[in-house]
Amino acid sequence: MDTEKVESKNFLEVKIENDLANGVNDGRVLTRFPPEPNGYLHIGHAKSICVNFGLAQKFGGKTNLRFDDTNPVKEDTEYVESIKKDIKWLGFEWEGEELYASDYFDQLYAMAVQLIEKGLAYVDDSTSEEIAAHKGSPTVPGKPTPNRSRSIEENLDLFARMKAGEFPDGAKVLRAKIDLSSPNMHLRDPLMYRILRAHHHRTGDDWVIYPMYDFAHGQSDSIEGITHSICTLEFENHRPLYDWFIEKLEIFPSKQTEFARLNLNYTVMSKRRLRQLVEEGHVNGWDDPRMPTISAFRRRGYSPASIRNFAQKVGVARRDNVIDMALLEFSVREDLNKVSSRVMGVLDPVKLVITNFPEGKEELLSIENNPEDPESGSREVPFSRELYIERGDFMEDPPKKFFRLGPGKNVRLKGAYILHCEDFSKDENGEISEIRCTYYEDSKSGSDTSGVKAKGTLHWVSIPHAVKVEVRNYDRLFSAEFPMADPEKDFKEFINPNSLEVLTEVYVEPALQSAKVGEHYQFMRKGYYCLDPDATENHLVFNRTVGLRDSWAKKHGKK
RNA sequence: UGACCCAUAGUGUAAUGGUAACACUACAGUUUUUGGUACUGUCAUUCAAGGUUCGAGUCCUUGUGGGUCAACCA
Repeated sequence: MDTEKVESKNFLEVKIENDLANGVNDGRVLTRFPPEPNGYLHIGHAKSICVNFGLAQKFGGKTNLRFDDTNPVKEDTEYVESIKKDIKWLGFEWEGEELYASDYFDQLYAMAVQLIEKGLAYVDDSTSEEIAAHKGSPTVPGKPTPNRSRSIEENLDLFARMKAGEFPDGAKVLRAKIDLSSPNMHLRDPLMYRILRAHHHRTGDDWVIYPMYDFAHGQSDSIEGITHSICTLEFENHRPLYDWFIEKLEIFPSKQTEFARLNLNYTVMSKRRLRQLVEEGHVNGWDDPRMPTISAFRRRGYSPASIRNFAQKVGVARRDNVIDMALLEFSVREDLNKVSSRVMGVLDPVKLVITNFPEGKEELLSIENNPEDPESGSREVPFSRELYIERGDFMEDPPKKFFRLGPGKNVRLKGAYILHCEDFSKDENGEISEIRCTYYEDSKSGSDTSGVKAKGTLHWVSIPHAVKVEVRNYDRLFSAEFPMADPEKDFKEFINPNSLEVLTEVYVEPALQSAKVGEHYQFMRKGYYCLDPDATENHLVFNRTVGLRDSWAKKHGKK
């Protein structure tokens, strides 16, 4: 064939390819993923991880993991550990040991001194209000504070004394001397260091001054020899400053390139708001399966591959975007469909008796584990006279195209026999309490000689063999597509009150007794489920990862 | 009223200046011992107006709309 499929490249790949072609950095590619350890990673970070590690993989490079820990008041080792775990779980390996911006505090300090010596930085005693006032606004140029003209000697002395702890928190800052009338606010003498007495998760109380993001990030990149420093669009206006420090310091020229961050509908993505949901108890922790964090997706049963595929499908560009949750759900179904064992579990049970099946008789039926994977083999499922089926699979007075059970109707039990519904009884509340059927003995799955037709197939569980478990069905956390859209309202007003449905009366086939955390199952006709870490041997708990597509329910407006 | 960035189906991402493609969603069908999966079909002339060109989604100009920036956060 003369038409080969050309894999389309995103702008970052094109850029790196050009760099490689032009011999930039001698063909070396080193990216980095630089989280601040102040919270758990979310699906947006997952995209960034896939982009950074993926780019390096594609071009024979490496990726550093560097914690951007320059603000001790927010950071903690708890987050460091969770972040490392999440990256590994996603299937990526960083180069060598993890790195920390705090490892460079000495070098950063020396760089600041260099800039002071060059007359490019000064100590300012102004309060933060005064500094803000002197900065002007985007349309009004700033004015110098009185300290801007201090001598190099005085600045050197003052900065050393800042470091030595001679001044109280907030009393002085070190600022770069750039351009107070720049149209780019970030160039109006940005802060480089502030005085902060807080315990740092790694350097303890060694320092009382800490570098700001802008003075730490680019130089950290440079120190590590990062070739492509890829970040999100909101840092775009920082780039001239990133370049300015590198140029004035005459250090390795890492280059920053920005891409659009991921947004998802029906959720919120900022760490601040996620933290609020956790701290105010709207969810049960950072890994509550309704959260958009990586740890939550893991607990909910998403596979690493499904998230990597999702990141791939989402693409990389420079325009703001909101990805449809449906794409994430598609990605996980697509992957789980291939790898999940099919099992039977009845979520809303109703008793069914096969009146012509001998009492006390038990039959073991062989049922394939996964029709999508012939290698997966089969398992034996016990069958008997009394079964549970799904309450919703029976209707007293079914509509025309209801392919399930109703008085006088035939239906196939998955992997078993065809039943004929004889009658049923109700309890005092008018609820169906028992369905009575007969079975066609010669209709056994795989050796059906009955000639009987059945339109539908139901899942079932043998009552004497059933294992009673708890099931947690999750729905989207927010009922509004854009919880942040209305500036008049708090996003928490849009929390979906029905985002968690706990079912305690669920019966599953005995094979599930040996289910393990991290395994994926498809509860046939229902959805993908996985064992929750809360489970104990005597009390199994299953999380719904995602439901199956259900064109019947969709068409009939049911839930 | 400043600087920078962005604008292609409902959503997202493509398209050396040469017939607008792919995926998701939605809808309609085929297959099916999961109303699942798989498969088929349907759905945009690229924000607007000018300009350059034989030819513009792509280049230029001007608008319009949106985003980011005035934290001792990252």
